[in-house]
Amino acid sequence: MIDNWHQTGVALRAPSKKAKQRAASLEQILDAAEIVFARRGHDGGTIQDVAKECDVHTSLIHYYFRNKEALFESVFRRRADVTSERRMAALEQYERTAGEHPSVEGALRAFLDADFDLYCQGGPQWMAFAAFCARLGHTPEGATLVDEQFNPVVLKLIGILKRALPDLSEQDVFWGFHFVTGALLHSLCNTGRLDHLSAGLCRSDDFEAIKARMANFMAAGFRALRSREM
Amino acid sequence: MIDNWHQTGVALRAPSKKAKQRAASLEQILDAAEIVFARRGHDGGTIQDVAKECDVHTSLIHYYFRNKEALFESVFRRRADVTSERRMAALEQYERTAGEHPSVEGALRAFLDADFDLYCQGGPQWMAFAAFCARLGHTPEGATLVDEQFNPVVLKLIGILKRALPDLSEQDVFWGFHFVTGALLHSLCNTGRLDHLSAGLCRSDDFEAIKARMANFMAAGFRALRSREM
DNA sequence: ATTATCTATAGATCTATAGATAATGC
DNA sequence: ATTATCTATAGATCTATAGATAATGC
Repeated sequence: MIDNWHQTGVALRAPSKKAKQRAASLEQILDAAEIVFARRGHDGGTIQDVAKECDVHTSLIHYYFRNKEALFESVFRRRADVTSERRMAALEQYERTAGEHPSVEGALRAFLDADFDLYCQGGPQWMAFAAFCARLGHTPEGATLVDEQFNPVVLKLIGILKRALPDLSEQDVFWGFHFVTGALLHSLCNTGRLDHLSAGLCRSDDFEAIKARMANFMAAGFRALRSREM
Repeated sequence: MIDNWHQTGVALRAPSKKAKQRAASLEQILDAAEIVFARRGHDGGTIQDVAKECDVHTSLIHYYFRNKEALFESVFRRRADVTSERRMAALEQYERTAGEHPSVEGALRAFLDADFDLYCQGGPQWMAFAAFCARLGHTPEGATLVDEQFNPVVLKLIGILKRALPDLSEQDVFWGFHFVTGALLHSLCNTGRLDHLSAGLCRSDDFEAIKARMANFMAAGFRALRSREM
C-alpha cells in the first residue's frame, strides 16, 4: 500500500472508508479463493467454500467478481505479474553478471530461486498461490492462462540455456525444460506423497531442500542430453 | 479374455449371453469414464458426461457401479495391477542382469520404459489411463490411492538406486526420485504447453521422445547430487 | 425367474440474480 | 446518493434411487 495521496500536489483524495472497506473485502475474498482453489482445484472448489472460508455471503463474491471464472482468474492475476517480473529480473541480472559464458546451472538457479524464495518467505498465501499455479499448470484449460503469463520469462530462460549449451539441439533444450517444469510443478503441488514414501525422512513442503538440489540436478541432466547426441 | 471354460474338465459353464453383455457394458463404461476423468479430472468429470460418452443412461452406471467414487476407483483398479506388475518385473529382470553393480540409468530405464511402452503401444485407452493417473498423482486425495498401489514398486526402485549410488545420502535419493516423479507425471498429463512454447518443434504427446531422453537426463541428475554432498 | 436397461423423479448442491437493508459520502 | 452487504430465491446441474420394461435363462 502506497499512500502517496498526501504528498502530491494534485490533491488525490485520501482513501475513503468505503474504498478501504472495498479493498479489504476484495483481499479477503481473494485470499480465501486462493486457499480453496489451491486445495480443491478449479472444479472441486466452490464459491460457497470460498464464502465460508472468509465468512461473507456468496452474493458478496458475485458483487465483486462477476462469476466463478472471473474470481478464479483474478486469483491468478493478482500475483502473476509479481512472480514473472521477479523471475525476469533475476534472469537479466544473471545475464549481466555471467557475461559471455552463462552456465546452465546459473540460469536455472536464477529462474528457480526467484520463485522458491518468494514462496518460502512470502507466508502462507504465497504458498497457496504456488499450489494454485501448479494445479493450473497441469490441466489443459489452465495451461493457456499459464502460457500467456509465463512464456516471455520462459523463453528468456531458454535463450540463455541455448547459449550455455551451444552444441545441444533446440529440441533437447525444450525437453530438458519440460522435465524442469514437471519437477517444479510437482514440488509446488505439495501432495505429501514423498513424506509417506520416505517414512518422514523428507517433507514435500520443504522448499529449502528442493531449492538446494534442483538447479544442480537439472543442470547435470541438460549436460547429459548433450552427450547423448554424440 | 481367457476362455479356459471349454478345455478344463471341471465343466465351467460357457459365458452366457448375459455375462457377455454385462462384461461388454462394464468395459464400455470404464473406457468412457477413463476418458472423461482423464480429460476433466475427478471433480470436473460427471457421471452424465460418462453416460453421454458411451451412450448409455446414467442409471445403468449406477447399476454397475454403486456411486461416483466406486466408478472412479474402478477405473484406477482395472489397470493399476498391470502397470505395477510390469514395472516390478522389469526391475527384477534388471536386477538379475545387472548383478553386483546396477547403474542409476539402467534402473531408471527399466522403471520408466516399462510404462512408456505400455502407454505408447497400448492404444488410446492406455494413453487416457496415463493422463488419469497423472492427474491423480498430483492431488492430495488421489495421492493416497497412488501410494497404496505403487509404493512397493517405487521402494524397489529406490532400493536399487541406493545400491547404485552407495555414497549418496538417503534423502538425496528420495529428492531425486521426487524430481523423476514430477517429470513423469507432467509428461503423462499431456497439457500441450510444450507444443506452444516450442512453436511446434516438440509435441508433448511424443512419448517416444521423452522415453529416449528421460532416464539419461535423470541419471545424470542423481550423480550431480552426489558431487554436491562433497 | 433373473438380469440388463430405461423412465421418471427426488433431493442435494451450486451459480447467479433481484431486491431489501445497512453503512458511508457529500 | 452511493456503495457495501445480506436475504431470498430462481434455475441449472448432478448424484442417486424406485419402479417399469425388455431381454435372456432354465
